[in-house]
Amino acid sequence: MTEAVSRPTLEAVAARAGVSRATVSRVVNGGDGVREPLAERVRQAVAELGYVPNQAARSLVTKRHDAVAVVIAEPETRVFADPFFALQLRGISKELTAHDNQLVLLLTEGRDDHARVARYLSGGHVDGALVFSLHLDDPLPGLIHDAGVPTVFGGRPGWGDDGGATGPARSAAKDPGVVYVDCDNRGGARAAVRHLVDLGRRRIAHLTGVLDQTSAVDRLDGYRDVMDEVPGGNDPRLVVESDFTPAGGERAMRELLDRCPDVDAVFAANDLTALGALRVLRASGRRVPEDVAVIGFDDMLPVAEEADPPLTTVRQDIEEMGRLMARLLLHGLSDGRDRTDARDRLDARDRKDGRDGADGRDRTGATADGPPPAGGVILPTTLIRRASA
Amino acid sequence: MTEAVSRPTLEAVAARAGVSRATVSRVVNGGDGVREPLAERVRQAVAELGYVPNQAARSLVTKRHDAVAVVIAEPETRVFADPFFALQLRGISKELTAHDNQLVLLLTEGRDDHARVARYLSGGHVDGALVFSLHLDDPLPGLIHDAGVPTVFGGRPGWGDDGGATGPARSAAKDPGVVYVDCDNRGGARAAVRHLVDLGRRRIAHLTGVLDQTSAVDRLDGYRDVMDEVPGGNDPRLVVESDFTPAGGERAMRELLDRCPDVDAVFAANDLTALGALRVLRASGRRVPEDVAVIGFDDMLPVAEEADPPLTTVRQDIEEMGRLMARLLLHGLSDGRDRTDARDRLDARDRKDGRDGADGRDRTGATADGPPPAGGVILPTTLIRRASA
DNA sequence: GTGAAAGCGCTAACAA
DNA sequence: TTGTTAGCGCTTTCAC
Repeated sequence: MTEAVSRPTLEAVAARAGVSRATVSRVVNGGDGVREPLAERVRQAVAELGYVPNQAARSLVTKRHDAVAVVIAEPETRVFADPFFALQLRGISKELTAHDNQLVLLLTEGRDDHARVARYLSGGHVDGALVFSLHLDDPLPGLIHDAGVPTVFGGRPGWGDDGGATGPARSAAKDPGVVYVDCDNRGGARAAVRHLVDLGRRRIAHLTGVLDQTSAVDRLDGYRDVMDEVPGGNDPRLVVESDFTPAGGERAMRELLDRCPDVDAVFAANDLTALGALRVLRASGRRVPEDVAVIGFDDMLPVAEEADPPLTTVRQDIEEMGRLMARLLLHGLSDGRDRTDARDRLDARDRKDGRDGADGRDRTGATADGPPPAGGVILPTTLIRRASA
Repeated sequence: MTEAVSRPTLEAVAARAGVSRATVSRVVNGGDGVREPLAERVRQAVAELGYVPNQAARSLVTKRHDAVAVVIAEPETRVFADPFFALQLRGISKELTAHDNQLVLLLTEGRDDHARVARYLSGGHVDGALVFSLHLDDPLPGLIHDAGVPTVFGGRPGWGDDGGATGPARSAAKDPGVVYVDCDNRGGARAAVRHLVDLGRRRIAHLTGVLDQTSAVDRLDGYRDVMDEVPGGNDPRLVVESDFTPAGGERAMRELLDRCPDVDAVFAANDLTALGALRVLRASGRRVPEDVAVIGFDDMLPVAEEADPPLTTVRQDIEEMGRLMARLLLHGLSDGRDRTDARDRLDARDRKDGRDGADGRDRTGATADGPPPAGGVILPTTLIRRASA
């Protein structure tokens, strides 16, 4: 039972290099203001001793942690039924790693965890937070926003979007202090529906997602944007509420066929819903895409590719969303200000990747008036054409 | 631009409660040995000031971090094409949270990251590591094992299993210092194949996974266990190597039909592979399960449920695997020893969940002789019967 | 440019 | 039982 070898300290390195602790510290942290021969000796000593700075000691004085929390609120199992968060995490991780930041993962299991998360975030353990919340009435984003931690949201938060009977009386669209990254749900939906129109379809239905999620609302809005211009397009019977699941898609599709047997195209809120619709259509003897064209959303692999027929769908660059979230947060942090959010630096973000397309200013039109808020960054979507439409 | 309000320190709480810092510290850390009236006053002060301990300062002296790293080596995209890690993470997170530990997520992108991860782990930033490695020749597990951090592996590490021309000359089966959690791949495979036998099938084929992963090897071994007892069962043509993907499943299935047109059952290494097989079978005019029965592995939703026909498959409790990994690590940690692994406490682990079934001692039989190593915990699998077999 | 010294906020002996 | 005291390993003025 030998004692675990304690790792070398600054002191040890200093002794070895024959300099003071301060000098070693300088070299370790960039080496400005240390003459070359000395610096080299220090680097030698560091290498020989295998010195690694003690992060705790460093944080204690700098008050920085080089760590970012990723909060994933998980009100439902669906969250983990698709690779969405995994991809997002990957993007975040890459960006964080590139900036020598650690990723602290906070998964919540219902409301009991909210207090825990809020406490952790305001406890000053991390420099910032990346938060995913799915539901309009989720109190977590509000709690976090109030915790005074620099935060970037994944997906447009929906606080009080529609008058918000349940949520805080605050709207993302009206609170410029909120920074978020989302994909162009509305634009993607528009592209999908336009494609169906171009295909000559006229009785185009929409199976919605869970409408307490902004992504579902935005996709519905995009559908309406196009349908409003199609003669007879705003037939309310063509919109059936569903829930992002295959079973829900089946249910909705059955109801749709009941209401509108003449439907000739379906835009489903996501690929899973489309899958259910596909099955009901087949069972009803309809051919896809000949009789009814179908388009999904997400390009969730392998679902979309392996569907029968393979699904035409709207792809979003999920990994890039994650990467961008991290980038925005880090930029806000290195800004050195004491603002509680990262939006100050929004305009200085890397534009070289050309991600902020013409649709970058899209918002749910319902309540938005005046110039759009500057807090959101919207990534473009792409229509992936396969066999179903 | 007001300064960010600095959070209250122990000192402040002590002053407010009219006691010494030490007393506050005691109360905050469990409160043993502090008389009730005093303790109450301290708790008051803590609440009023909203005091949260500074983790950095605490770690600096205790050398503990209450943080665990989760390392996910990601040699291929497949990793994120299924909810496997997400579920695992959920289990880990729950257990860690229950013990007030933080989860630091380390995602690796190929070998360049190995050094980074190893450095981080030996840098003493976390108390332990939970590591997922998929490939037999992955050097990462070895590096981490050598880093001197208490570690539990997710999935049986395969170091040098088969003589290991590439990997370190070390075998998990021979190194009792290695702790891992896996599902009963071999037993699950046996159950699947036995089920097919019970169904009266005799020409039972196996489409393997990527054979440099222990899970694939173990499933193949399980298949062989049963087939060795079936007359004519060890026809090598019945085993086709595949790669855990739908496309690979298609390829393998086509080759299988070429080799053995009389096949009447297929055990696929996972659900995705089964999906591909299903498609080829259908295209070839065979009915499932009437002509050819099909069984998958993983019970990956929605793939298995939404397959046509819905897939009979072997389910593993992925979340429980994660939970158990964390539990083992934490137990090893609280052991207070300075051993570099967690296996010392293996025998003291919670047995109340009754997870260590009769198959808990299963190993790849190839090189294993003598008593099985004590380092692994194997969770049971369940055969989920649906329509395909 | 380099070193000496003063803490960051906390825990853990040790005294009282 | 409670308080006093000495650091944990590092960064950062401030002299030199």
